Amino acid sequence: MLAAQIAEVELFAGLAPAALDEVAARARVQSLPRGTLLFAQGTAAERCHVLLAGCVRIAQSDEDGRQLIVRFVGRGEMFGTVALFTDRHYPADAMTVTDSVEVSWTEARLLEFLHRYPQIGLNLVRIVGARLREAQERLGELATQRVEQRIAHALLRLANCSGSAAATAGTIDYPLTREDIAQMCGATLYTASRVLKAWERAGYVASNRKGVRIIEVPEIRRIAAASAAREA
Amino acid sequence: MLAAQIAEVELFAGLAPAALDEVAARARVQSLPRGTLLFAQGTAAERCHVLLAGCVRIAQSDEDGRQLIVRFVGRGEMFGTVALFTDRHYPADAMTVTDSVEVSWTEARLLEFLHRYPQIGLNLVRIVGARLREAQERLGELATQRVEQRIAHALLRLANCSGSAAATAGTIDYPLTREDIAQMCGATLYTASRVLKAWERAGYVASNRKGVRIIEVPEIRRIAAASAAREA
DNA sequence: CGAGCAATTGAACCCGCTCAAACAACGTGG
DNA sequence: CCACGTTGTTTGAGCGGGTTCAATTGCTCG
Repeated sequence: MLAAQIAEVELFAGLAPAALDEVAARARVQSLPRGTLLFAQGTAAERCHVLLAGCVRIAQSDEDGRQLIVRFVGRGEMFGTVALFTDRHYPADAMTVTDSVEVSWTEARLLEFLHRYPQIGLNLVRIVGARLREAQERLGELATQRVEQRIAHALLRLANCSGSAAATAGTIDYPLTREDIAQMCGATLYTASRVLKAWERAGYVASNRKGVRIIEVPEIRRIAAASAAREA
Repeated sequence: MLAAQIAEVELFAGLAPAALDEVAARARVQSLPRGTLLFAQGTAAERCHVLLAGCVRIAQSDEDGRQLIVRFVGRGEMFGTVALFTDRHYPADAMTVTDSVEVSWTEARLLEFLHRYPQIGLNLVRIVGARLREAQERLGELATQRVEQRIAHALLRLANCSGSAAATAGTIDYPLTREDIAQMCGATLYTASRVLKAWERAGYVASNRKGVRIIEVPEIRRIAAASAAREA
């Protein structure tokens, strides 16, 4: 049932069952094969999107064609919605990276919900605030750390074990190329390849065409946190 | 009158005069000399701040002590508020860079206002969304552009003429050191100095201890947009 | 099994960093 | 009002991390 799935979406956290039913009733659901472009950078933003299954890559490209991967959207996450509140144009492309299921609502509907259920507004601020925080964290990394550390951070974030949770292994279970990794941390695919290969040789990570596994999370954490000082 | 000044604050845009009066009545106002630390990175976030006059530098430092300037807060801008909705700890330091006047409200009061005047919630989403957008823009720059271009972008942003507005000159009228510039765009103060000096020699900008003036905005824009391709 | 995409590896180069030192602009107090 | 300390700026020389370009190898899937 759709409402049950929507209940797990952070954007709609704390809503009463009746409200969830209403939200669900107004949704448009789409199944999308891998490689589908959901929206393109620069086009008019018209809908609020939530991913129910699969994985979507959000990537921004500048005038020279160089790309930056803003983030990967996972199950239950909202995307493409901030544009509705700013300049009404998507700042990036969204493309499915595996077969996916998406739900969306028109802007008018979202505003109606926001008005009727103020909790959604708070959720929205919390979500966008958390993203702003993460973006600023990345800015700090990009400005001060070296490539190796940035890649380590990127992997930890993707595997959801960047928190202090003492996870001993993390998995990224969707295709992630060296180029993807490079475009997430401002490096070239060559450098990313060299770093990853070195880690594989050391037994810290394993990767194939289906995803990446972090075997030695503590080791990767150590690299991520490694101060500029060289180590023994 | 305080309410009149608060009426110009984006966070409270669209509020009725009575509401503005109430908001003003609950505010705490502080005059702060230059160099005052308003809050420190890592400490508990308790208030929503708005700057009425002056200038505040928001800077984040990592474990190695390297700093990233997140932004400069100007008149009428909100700051230190997102933390209330995320992990309740300031992610950066805030320090006045000129003599300033700040108003603030407790978190409880802000939530009360949010509940009573839903417009504030929408404003908040719009403001935070715009900042997220800017942060992502900077991420793209940091990841793909070279120092010269990043400095150009930083100056244009600070002088509020990064938009397509055909401004012919821009001014930053607060002390801005080469180190500040460097810390905004992930460079060293030495590189920033060399670039700025070169621009001064070319007559594109002028700077002293009181601020920076962009004399040839189009020229700086050209540098900012310069594709990787070398020019004649 | 072969076509095509992704990954690996090598060699050379260069942008921006690091370190070091001199220099200019202030504000302050004698 | 000048001497001085402080703070910010400029400039040089040398190095190195990461890029660029080019070529090869290795998966996968049709």
